[in-house]
Amino acid sequence: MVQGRREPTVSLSSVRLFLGLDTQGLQEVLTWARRVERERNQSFFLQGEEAGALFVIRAGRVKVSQLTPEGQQIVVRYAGAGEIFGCVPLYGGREYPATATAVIRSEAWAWNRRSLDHLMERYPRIAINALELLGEELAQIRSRYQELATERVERRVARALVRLAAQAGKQMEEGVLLGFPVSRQDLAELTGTTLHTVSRILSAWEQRGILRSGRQRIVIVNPRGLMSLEEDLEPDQIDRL
Amino acid sequence: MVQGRREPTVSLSSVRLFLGLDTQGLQEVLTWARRVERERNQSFFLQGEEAGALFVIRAGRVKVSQLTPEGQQIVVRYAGAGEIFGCVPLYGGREYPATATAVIRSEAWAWNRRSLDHLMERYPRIAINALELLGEELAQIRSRYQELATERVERRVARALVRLAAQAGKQMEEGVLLGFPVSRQDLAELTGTTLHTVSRILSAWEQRGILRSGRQRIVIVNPRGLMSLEEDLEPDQIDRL
DNA sequence: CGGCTGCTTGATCGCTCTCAAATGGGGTGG
DNA sequence: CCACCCCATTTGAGAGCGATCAAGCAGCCG
Repeated sequence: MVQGRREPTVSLSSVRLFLGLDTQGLQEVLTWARRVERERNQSFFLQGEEAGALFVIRAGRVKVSQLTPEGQQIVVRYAGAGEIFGCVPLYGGREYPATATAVIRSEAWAWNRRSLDHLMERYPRIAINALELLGEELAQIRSRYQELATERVERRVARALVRLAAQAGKQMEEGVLLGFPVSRQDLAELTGTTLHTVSRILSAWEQRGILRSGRQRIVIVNPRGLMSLEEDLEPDQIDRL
Repeated sequence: MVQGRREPTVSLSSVRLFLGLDTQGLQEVLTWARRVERERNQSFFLQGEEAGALFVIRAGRVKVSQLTPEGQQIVVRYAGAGEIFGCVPLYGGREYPATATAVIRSEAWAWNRRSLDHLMERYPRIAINALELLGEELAQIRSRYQELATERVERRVARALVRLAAQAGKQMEEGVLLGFPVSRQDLAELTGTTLHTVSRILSAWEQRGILRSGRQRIVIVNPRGLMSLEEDLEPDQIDRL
């Protein structure tokens, strides 16, 4: 079992979207919020649904994925506690362009469009914060776009693992364990390749002692080894950094 | 020569970032603006420079591109009159993550970070509009990311041409002419491939009567033919739409 | 008119996808 | 508690898309 205990929960005051609000403001924000819970593999919303609400994760992990007209899936991102998803209502979109699924049992706050407009008008700081968050999202996806356009599969998978470890890695004695289930298929959809290729790559890394993996479970034994794959440097060069 | 006459110029009131401001507001916005002009192939700013200002295009066409550490280039987007670029100051970024180059002679307004903060505080509507613009940008790049991850080169090039034509196509007798110079290399950097592959694809299309092309010049003779390549439909199926 | 820059085209290589089949871990139901 | 089945994973073989390498060509500007 991946987690026996309950995932840590964040409080509204530590959510970046509401940074800078005073206690009273946070109180009002909370008043307008709806609480939502989803078990593992349940969805918060589906691609194509009317974009009714913005979500902030209170606890857990949410996968945002898109389905192409041809039926291929890609993973847009994994969001964790304190992060937002379903941000369509922030700007004028009508439908969700993606599906949001709980990867482990997750809780979130949700604000519908009306509440959101009201809150942003009353606390412009929220709009500013949202701008910042969208900006970072944009930078992130552009950087991944660039990698997809210019780099080989192996390096993209290495980067994906390093990012996932940074986001949700748990230090164990054997190494850094990814804190939520990630299948080969997930990694493939995250990096624009096939599960077969990912499987081969992970097998090779396992043989080289870089990581150990099982069913939807990955432990990075040698992070430096992974990073050297990102950079085309030998491990000893990394050490000198 | 591609254009003998001057490119059309937009007024501040038709810029989406300032939608909803009254005359006085627009006047004030204009007061804080700096005017910038660039000849063809000159840059507005370079990747890595301190992100001093936000730009809005008054006339012309601007290419936003990124250079990888390995020296490969990708084109993030082409922006036209009324659109914004260099939007880093809107959120908290320190450096420009990309380079902005005038593809044809271009004019822009620029606002430095201080002016921008001042204006957004005084006219929160600007922040809301910015949110909307960033949201659309995000949707656009995600869709391109998805295409890059799941589609073949030929289709990606077809999509790129259709988009460019929609953005800046000029109806001529022979077909739709792209209104600014686009090289094979540019198309390659826009679609994540090489200029060789683009060249082969365009040659094939020219033979099939879909387009005609020359040095940095493309005329789409049969738009339906192109669109059928996007959809994996035969041209007659497109006709029935 | 010359040179530079962008374009074309051939040949080859190899990364990655595709197709196929077998394996095994783990959860579930009896 | 055990057996079964599902689904994630592994691994092999082969094909092919598209990159890479290598010349040669042709507009266009100065």
